[in-house]
Amino acid sequence: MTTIDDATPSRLNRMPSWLLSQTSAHAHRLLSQALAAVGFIGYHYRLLAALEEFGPASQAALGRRTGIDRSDVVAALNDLAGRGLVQRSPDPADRRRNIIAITPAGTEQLRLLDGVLAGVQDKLLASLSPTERKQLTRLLTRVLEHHTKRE
Amino acid sequence: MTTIDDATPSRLNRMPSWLLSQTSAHAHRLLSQALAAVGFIGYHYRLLAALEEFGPASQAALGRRTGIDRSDVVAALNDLAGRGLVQRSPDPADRRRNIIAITPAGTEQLRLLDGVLAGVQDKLLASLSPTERKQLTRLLTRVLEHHTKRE
DNA sequence: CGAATCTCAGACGGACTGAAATGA
DNA sequence: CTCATTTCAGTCAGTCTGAGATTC
Repeated sequence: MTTIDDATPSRLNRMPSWLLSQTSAHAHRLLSQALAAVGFIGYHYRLLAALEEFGPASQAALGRRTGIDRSDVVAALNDLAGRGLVQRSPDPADRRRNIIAITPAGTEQLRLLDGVLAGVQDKLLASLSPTERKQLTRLLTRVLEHHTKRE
Repeated sequence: MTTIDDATPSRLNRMPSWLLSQTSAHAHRLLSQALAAVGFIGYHYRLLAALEEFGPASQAALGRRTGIDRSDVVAALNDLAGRGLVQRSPDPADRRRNIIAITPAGTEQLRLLDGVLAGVQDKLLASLSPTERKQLTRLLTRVLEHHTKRE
């Protein structure tokens, strides 16, 4: 048998959970590659974004906001601090804590990464019109809200 | 600071790739739990589905169709064979191969799992109308086709 | 010979857990 | 004493790689 017919079972291709997992895997590939090309990983972007939007915060708070595990927050912030993109300083009001702040260089880098990420979205959704992209975003948001609300 | 405000950065919540990854993770959780409750894993369902749709096949072919790694196909088929849901027999025409076929008990079990999976989709998309569910499915399919086509 | 198949053992990176140290 | 934070080491499940035996 030399058949090279690797079609996916149609059951799967009609199943939203399967489509989501496939699409998400694809998005993840695009994103990792694009970030790796400029020397970053997803965690870096998420942390910088949280810092810019909410201002300085403790590592624990950052972990909660970005959904990154406490252990991984440590490692990613070590990287960012090493590059001068964030600054770690002890909280004078609670010496258990580090206060993490984004630096001007960090803000600048974040702008750059925003561009990279926008490029990824564009590549990912290349086959959809602007209206359809909005639609997809809206639907996904609705699905997500429904579930984050109840737990 | 007793702030317990764990909002996700709005940058992320507007990014399709992020929404996809969150939604997909949620779907995966629902699916794994639902299948585990009846003693199965995702691989089992995918393999049974491929067998029912395309008929008996070699393990390598099954791996290609379902996107399951060759090593994991071995393990999952061991499980299924142990439960009498598939049958392994050597291919008389090519003795490198096993031919895997779904058994009547396997077909029956697949029906049951179809029901479980349908329940998962329903729970996942509970917040969407039937029309919106179709829309989501269509959009995801479009995104996916665009990418599987070009590589 | 090269190419494909099945199988096992182990590797590999990502996510998470435990526990120690510090201090509120 | 209890609780939260930071950090490190180690675990864990899921996926993939390597290699051997076999057959085409």
